Amino acid sequence: MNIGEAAKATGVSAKMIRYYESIGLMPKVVRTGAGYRVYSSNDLHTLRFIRRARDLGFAIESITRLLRLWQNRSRSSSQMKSVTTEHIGALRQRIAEMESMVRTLEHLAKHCHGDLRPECPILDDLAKPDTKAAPAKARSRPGVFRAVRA
Amino acid sequence: MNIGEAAKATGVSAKMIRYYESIGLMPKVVRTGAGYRVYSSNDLHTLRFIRRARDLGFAIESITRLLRLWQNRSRSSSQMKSVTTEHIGALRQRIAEMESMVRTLEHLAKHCHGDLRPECPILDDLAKPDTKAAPAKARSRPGVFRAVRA
DNA sequence: ATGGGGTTTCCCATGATGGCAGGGTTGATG
DNA sequence: CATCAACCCTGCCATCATGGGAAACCCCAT
Repeated sequence: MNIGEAAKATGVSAKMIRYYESIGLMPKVVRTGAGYRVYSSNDLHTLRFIRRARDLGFAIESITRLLRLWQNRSRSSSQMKSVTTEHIGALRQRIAEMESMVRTLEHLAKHCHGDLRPECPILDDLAKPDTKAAPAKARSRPGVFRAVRA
Repeated sequence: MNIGEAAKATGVSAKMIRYYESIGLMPKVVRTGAGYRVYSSNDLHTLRFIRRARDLGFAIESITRLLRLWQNRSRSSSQMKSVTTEHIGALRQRIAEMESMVRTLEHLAKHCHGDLRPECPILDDLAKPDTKAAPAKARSRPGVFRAVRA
């Protein structure tokens, strides 16, 4: 099975398959004499695993852990659960931040006439001369926010 | 006012101030003979505007539009409102996606014992042999998800 | 044997941000 | 006046996951 077929079969682009291999997320697969990658059904299984984890918003780093647990017969389900609940927590936090933005924006938009006049409370708010910076928030792991492969 | 003072006064890091200038979001400010940037209270006002817009999750591209409207006396509030509602829509969509992830993850985690045994429904789900790819979603503008400056 | 459609590697770009290095400036103190 | 710390400048690199493209190579069918 070529990389293109593997891509079609798993929903992971060839580009990403190579990338996952390059960063050690996927094991190096067998090559033909000419250097073409060859995928076994086992490899396809791993790729689908990765895709599903990405779809659930797991960062690559977490997927590395998930894969290790998957292949580790002496794992404990508590390890799986902790990776998962940690991720849920990160998602929830991010959702809360975004909901707070939405609330503010809606409040502002509600009071904006949306007509031909230039006055606009949204602008007034952004242009307020004295507001303090938002409280510093933890730098969020990007993986959490981009589970969506176009 | 030096860039460092401007940074303290506005909550935008010096690095970002230079960056905003380099991409044309901020106008080029006056320089001293030695090349130091000098910030007027007008410039500070603009920087605070930018920071607040970032805190609300607007992408740089949208902030460019917001700034133009701010400085355009013949703007209409409907233009402001449309930039805003568009942004609200993007946030809402992303929130919905993440909530869907959370729902799935919680469902899986709920059925995971979290003990010393290796069986885990989370793993079972990720390792399912036949699931289809998630429906293709619109590539999301990164700006929407990272309003949080550390 | 030729061509079209695979594949390989390598480099570049994204967006917003931080970090570092190497060099110039400024102001205060000895 | 010399020195030193604390600024500032530019430029480059890194992040994270992903796509795009080029140049070269390979495989198969006509």
